[in-house]
Amino acid sequence: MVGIDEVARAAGVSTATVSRALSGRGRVSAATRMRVEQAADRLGYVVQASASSLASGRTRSIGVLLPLLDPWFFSTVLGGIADSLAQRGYDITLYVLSHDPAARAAMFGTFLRRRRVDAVIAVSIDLAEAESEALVGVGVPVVRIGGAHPHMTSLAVDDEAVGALASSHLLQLGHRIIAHIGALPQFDSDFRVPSQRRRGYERALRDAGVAPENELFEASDFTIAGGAAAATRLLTERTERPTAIFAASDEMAVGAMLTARELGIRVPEDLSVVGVDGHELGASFRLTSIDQFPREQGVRAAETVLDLLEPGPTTDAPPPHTVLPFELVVRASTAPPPAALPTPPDPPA
Amino acid sequence: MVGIDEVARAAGVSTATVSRALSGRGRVSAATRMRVEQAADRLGYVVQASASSLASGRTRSIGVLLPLLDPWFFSTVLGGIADSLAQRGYDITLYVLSHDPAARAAMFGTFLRRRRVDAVIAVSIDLAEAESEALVGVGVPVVRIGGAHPHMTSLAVDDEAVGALASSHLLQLGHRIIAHIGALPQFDSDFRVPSQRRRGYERALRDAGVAPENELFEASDFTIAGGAAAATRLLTERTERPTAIFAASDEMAVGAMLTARELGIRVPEDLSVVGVDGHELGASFRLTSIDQFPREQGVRAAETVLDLLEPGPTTDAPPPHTVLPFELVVRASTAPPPAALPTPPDPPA
DNA sequence: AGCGATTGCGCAAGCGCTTGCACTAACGTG
DNA sequence: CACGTTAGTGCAAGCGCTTGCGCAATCGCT
Repeated sequence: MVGIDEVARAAGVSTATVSRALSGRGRVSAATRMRVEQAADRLGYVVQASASSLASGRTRSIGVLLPLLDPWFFSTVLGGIADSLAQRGYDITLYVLSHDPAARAAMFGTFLRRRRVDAVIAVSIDLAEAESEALVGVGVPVVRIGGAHPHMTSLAVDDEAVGALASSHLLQLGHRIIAHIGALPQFDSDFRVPSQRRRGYERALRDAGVAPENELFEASDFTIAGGAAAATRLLTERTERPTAIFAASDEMAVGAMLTARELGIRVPEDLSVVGVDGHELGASFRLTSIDQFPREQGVRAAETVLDLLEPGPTTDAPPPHTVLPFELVVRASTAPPPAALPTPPDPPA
Repeated sequence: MVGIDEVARAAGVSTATVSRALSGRGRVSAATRMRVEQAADRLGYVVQASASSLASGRTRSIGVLLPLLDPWFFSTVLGGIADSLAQRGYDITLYVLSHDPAARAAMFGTFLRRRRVDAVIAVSIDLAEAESEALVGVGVPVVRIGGAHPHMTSLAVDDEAVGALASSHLLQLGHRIIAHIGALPQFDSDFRVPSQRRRGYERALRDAGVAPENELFEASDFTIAGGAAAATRLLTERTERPTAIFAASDEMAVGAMLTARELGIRVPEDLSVVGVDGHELGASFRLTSIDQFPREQGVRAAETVLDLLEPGPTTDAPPPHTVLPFELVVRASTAPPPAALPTPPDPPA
C-alpha cells in the first residue's frame, strides 16, 4: 500500500505539503498542488481513513440512525442521504436500531461512541430520554428528520398538518364517517409521527363539526398486510360503514384498497382512501396521497449536516428547525361519498 | 473523553493490559479482566475506532456495496446484514453505487480504498472488469451475493433454476403461451440475475416443447409501474394473448396483476402470474412467487464474511461458493389456462 | 526438587497521518 | 531601501491505541 511519504518523495516535497495539498487545508502553491495531485494519482494514493482521523479528529463519515430499513420511506430517505454524502466525499456508517433493548443499548452505549462519525442523522426516531442524552453525549452534531429536540438540529414535516390536510380533503368531498388507520403503540415509540397525524385528523374533523370516534381508529403496522387487516375490521365490524379511510402511510392505504376490492366495495365510488408518503405504489394504484418527498428529506438532511460541519461562506449555521414541504396529490381513490347524504343528523334508515 | 490510560490507572494495570482485556486478544487473568471491565464500564470508556484501527489494522467495520436502495429486495438484504453484523459488534459502512460513471469511479477508486473496512459484501452487483479488479485490489475479502467470481466468496441462488421453476409451474398447469417480464439492459449491467432467470424460462419452455418467442418478452425496470406497463404491452398488442406471465420480480408481477385488473382480465382465471422474491406484497396480492428469502441472504452473507475474518474453531474458511435456497410459494395468482385448449397447433379462430 | 513450559503483565515502539511552529523568500509600503 | 507582511514549505511532535518482546511467577512433570 502506497503511503503519503511515497507521494512526497515522488513529488519532491515533504509529507506535510502532500497532506495540505490533498486535503485543501493550509496554503500550498498551485504548482506544488498540481505536482502532488499528479504524483498521488499516478501512485494510486488514497489517504488512510484511520490515520487521518486519528491525527485530525475528523472522520469524513456520517452516522445514519434508522429504526427500520424495509419500509419504503426509510430506504428512500437513506438513498437521498447516501447520494448527497457520496458527492461530498463522505462515507456513511449505518446504524439500524433494533427493538431488542440490549442491542439498542449497545447501539447508543458502544457503537455510536466509537468516534467513527463526524455527525449523526437520526431518521424518524423517537428517542427515550436516556437515548437522547447518549446521542448528544457522543459529542457530535445531530440532525433529526422528524420531530424537534432542543439539542438537535431538525427537519420535519408538520405531521399534524399532514393529518389535517388529508382529513380536510375527505371532509370537503362531503365525507363525514372517516376512519383512520394509524400506528400500533410500539411504532409510536419509534417515531412519534403517527400520533401527530392522528391529532391532525381529529382536529380537522372537529373543526368541521364531526366528532372523531375511537371506533373509527385502527392501529396497524405500516405494512400493506397490516393496512388490509385494519381495513377489514373497519369495513365489516360496524353497522355504519365509513365512507372514507385516511391511512397514515401509503402502504396501509393500499392494503385498505385491496381489502375494499375483496369485499366488493368500490374505490372511490363506495369508499375513498387517502395515504401518506408519496410511495411508488401510489401512482399504480391511483391512490390519493400526501407526498412528503422522502428522498428530498434525505438530501436536505445531508446538506444540513454538512453545513454544520463545514460552514461555508454562504450557508452558515443551518436553522435549528426546518419545516419540510408536503403536498396533496389527488388521484382516483377519493371522490364524494356514495349517497348524496350531506351530513345527515341521523341516518334515516 | 476518557482514554485507555484513565482506565488503566483506575484498574491499576498498564494500558497494554487494558487493551488485551477489552479486546480479548492475548492473555489476561480472569480477575484482571474483570477489574478492567468494571473500570471501563464505570468510566464509560469505549475504544476509539480510528486509533484502534491505525494500531491494529482492523476496523471492525464491513463495507456493503449496493446498486440501489429502494427496491424491497435490497433494503431487506441490507436489513439482514445490519442485524447480524451489529450482533457481532461490527459497524457497517454503506456504499450505494450510482449510475453516474464519475461517482461510480470515485466509489471504487477512492471510497473503498480508504481502508475503512475489513471486508466488503457486494450485493447483486455485476461489476465491470476494472471494477472487479479495483475491488479485489482493495485488499480485503469480498463476499458477493448473486453471481460467482474467481476471487470472491459468493452466495447465490441459481437464478436459472428459479426461472425454470417458475416457468415449469406454469407449464405444468397447462400454459403454453407464457410471457416473461425481465430487465432492461441497463439493469442487467448492474446485476446479471435477470438474464439468468430468462435463460431458465427459455430452457423450461424448450424442455416442454414450447418455443420461446421474443415477442413474449418484455424488458422492464423492476418497479410496479414498470411491470404494469410491460404487462399492458403483452396483454394488448398481440392477437394471441398470453395465458400466463412470469415476472422476474414480485413488484413487476404485482404491476402485471394491476394491469390485468384494469383490462378486465381475471387473475388467475384468464391469466396466471408468477413473481420472484418473496416480497411482502405477495401475500396481500395472493401472488404465486418464488421466495428467495432475501433477509436470510443478508444474514448468511454477514456470517460468511465474519467467518472469513475471524475463523473460529468450528467454521473455518467458508466455502467459496454457496448455493442459496429458494422455494415456490403457490398462492392464488396461478391456475390452469382458461379454455381447455391443450396446446392447440393453431388457434381455431 | 529441578527444569522447561506456560501464564500474566509491562515497556515502548510504532501504526500513517495532520498541524503548530519556525523559517525563508517574495512582496508591498512609505 | 528598510521593514513589516504574507505565502509557501519543512520539521517533528503527537493523535490513542495495539502488540512483539522480555521478564517474573507459577505450573506440570519426572
